[in-house]
Amino acid sequence: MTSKEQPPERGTRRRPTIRDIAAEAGVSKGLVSLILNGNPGPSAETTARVLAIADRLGYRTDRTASLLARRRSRMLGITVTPSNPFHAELVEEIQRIADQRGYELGLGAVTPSHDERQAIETLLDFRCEALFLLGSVLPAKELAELTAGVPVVSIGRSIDMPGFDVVRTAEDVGMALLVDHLVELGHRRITHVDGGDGFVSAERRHAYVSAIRRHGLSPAILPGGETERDGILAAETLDLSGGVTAVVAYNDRCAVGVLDHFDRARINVPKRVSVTGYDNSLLAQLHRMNLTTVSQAPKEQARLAVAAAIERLDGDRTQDQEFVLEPHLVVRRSTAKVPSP
Amino acid sequence: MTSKEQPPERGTRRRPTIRDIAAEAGVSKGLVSLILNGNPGPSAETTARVLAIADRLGYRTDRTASLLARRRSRMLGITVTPSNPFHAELVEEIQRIADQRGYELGLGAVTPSHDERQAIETLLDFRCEALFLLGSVLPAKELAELTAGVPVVSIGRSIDMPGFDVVRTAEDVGMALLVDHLVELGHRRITHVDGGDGFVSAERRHAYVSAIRRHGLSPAILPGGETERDGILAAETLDLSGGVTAVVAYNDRCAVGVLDHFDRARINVPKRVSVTGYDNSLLAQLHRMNLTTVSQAPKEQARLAVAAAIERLDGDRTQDQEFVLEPHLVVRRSTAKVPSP
DNA sequence: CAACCGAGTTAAACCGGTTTAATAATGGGA
DNA sequence: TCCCATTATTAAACCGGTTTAACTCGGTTG
Repeated sequence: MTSKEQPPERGTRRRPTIRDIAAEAGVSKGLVSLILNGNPGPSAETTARVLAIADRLGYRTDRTASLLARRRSRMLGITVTPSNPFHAELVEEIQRIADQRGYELGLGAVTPSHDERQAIETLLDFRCEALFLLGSVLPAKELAELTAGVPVVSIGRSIDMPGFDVVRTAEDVGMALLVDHLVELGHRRITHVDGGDGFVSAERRHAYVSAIRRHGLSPAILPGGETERDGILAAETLDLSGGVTAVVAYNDRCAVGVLDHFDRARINVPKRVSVTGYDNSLLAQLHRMNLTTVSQAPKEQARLAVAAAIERLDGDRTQDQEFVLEPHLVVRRSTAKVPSP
Repeated sequence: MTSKEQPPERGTRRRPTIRDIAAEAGVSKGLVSLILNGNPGPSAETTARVLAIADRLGYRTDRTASLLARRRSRMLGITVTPSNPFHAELVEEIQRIADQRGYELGLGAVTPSHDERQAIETLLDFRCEALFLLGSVLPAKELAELTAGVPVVSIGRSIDMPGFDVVRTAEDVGMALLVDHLVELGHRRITHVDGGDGFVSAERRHAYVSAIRRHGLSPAILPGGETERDGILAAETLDLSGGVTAVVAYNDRCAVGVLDHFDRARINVPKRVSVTGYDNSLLAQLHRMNLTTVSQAPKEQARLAVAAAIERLDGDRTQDQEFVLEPHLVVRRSTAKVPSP
């Protein structure tokens, strides 16, 4: 008796379809569809009856079928590195704006074991109508064929391919701001811990070299990466006895790694050596880090990126766009005047 | 001429379907489907020919249609707070294991403007076959009706509902470890900055009270939250002149916020006051934070969670499971002997 | 009184695959 | 030579919706 009254096994119960509703209401499934989508036509009476039945049956429209029938999914996709706080900021903002604009957002995780390509494939499988790529590292050609037919907005990295929009900040300006700031403080031996072999990393590395040269100084580059761990490893190979007084790290996470090593090695920052980051992420803002860094206006980037995607989808733009925002320097306590020898 | 040779407009070109391949190869679409899915039957010759054509046309199977036709999606969904480093760790691990097991993973973002309910709905719309909820805050009843028919694994929070599995650590043990540690160091006035009104927060708050009482001390609780900002705000309202010598924060992020305030207020940690976190996230491990905290064995939780989901999907388990792991204390430098008065 | 009308509804095609029963082609054994 | 097994392939139903042309019917209108 008891067992008979229990609801059917979870996960076993067939979910009600539009056909069930139609049968129950004694109308055609086409009409039910019209009603559920709020189309004009059906009478008020029928509408009320059908909606009541739908509600009673706990009907949820099957998005899969719906997607197949319409051509739209109203779904946007974004690749994210979960551990990256700057990505987190961008995602929060993009999510907010996508909500406003009536789009859904799905995230594809890029992790050490799950690369960008896999993340993009998952998102495409979701039938995302447009993709946002955060700090994409795949070759442009590969991206082009992977995402064929889908508008892409690359955030942070410039991609010159038809169908790709770009939202980024001027890396050369950002790096110049940092280098100029350090030079003004008297630093002459400034080392760059780069971000590995990504495109953004290459841009910043190049911008660093230009800025350093402009001051008549000589560049010095240490291979690094995007994570705290990379920063630690790079800093361990750094020999301060050579006269280096400042480190410009690829991003905040990397800079935090550099700080971490210096802390353990009892090397005072900023008295003995100055350190800078990039992104002005939450990490940099913490008083314990207090990192001089560059702000990339994530909200503005998010807004432009979503707008660009939607213009392609709902508007009729086919021309590629590239937005280049001006980054700005945020001076904190991780940089100081060069120590007197 | 030039324009004529250009590939069709991106985003405009119709993607090739199984029917196109069938036409090209002069076979039926059913056969193409069999071949693409590696079913036995088709001859080696036809197989090779069809695959070659598929490749040349750049065919990608339309997951939407595929999902509709089969009943399976092999897609798992997880709700995540992007800015939470502990979530990031879990996601990386779950992604890795899901990959191994042949499942895809889609993430739904929970942000200040996009709540858990919305994230779950998006994931369900994706036709996820099972859901992982990280630190879910929705009422159990709401969850039950929202996810009707889909197995759910709640990570971190206990949920006693049919169809829900749970993977968590023993919050009471974790909090007791922290409180015991502090008491051993001589602390008598230990304040808890809680995590707001989530379920996990309630568990920890309760565990804190029990542990404190067990030592014959009196509990003191400050409303907090899950983020650094919450920690800062809570710490600002804390009056140390009342004799408080230790703060047990809800999690690492909150603890970092507390540290941040103390730093700004020039209150030495741990000399004047000890601070503890929870999660043993990357943040806590940084030398600058050096946070005494509790490790929650994220890898083990990830493994169990994925296993639980897949057992429901591919196996035949219908019995609910609850795994409770033992957390362990990680002592670092944010805690020290109580200062002599 | 026939033609027309519009509101409400339906039937049927379609989206792009998967799956299975039925069919065609091939070869072997009696 | 005929029949039966195999093997390769096809046709058709189906998944759960959306969309549109066509239909019904009571009520004008000329």
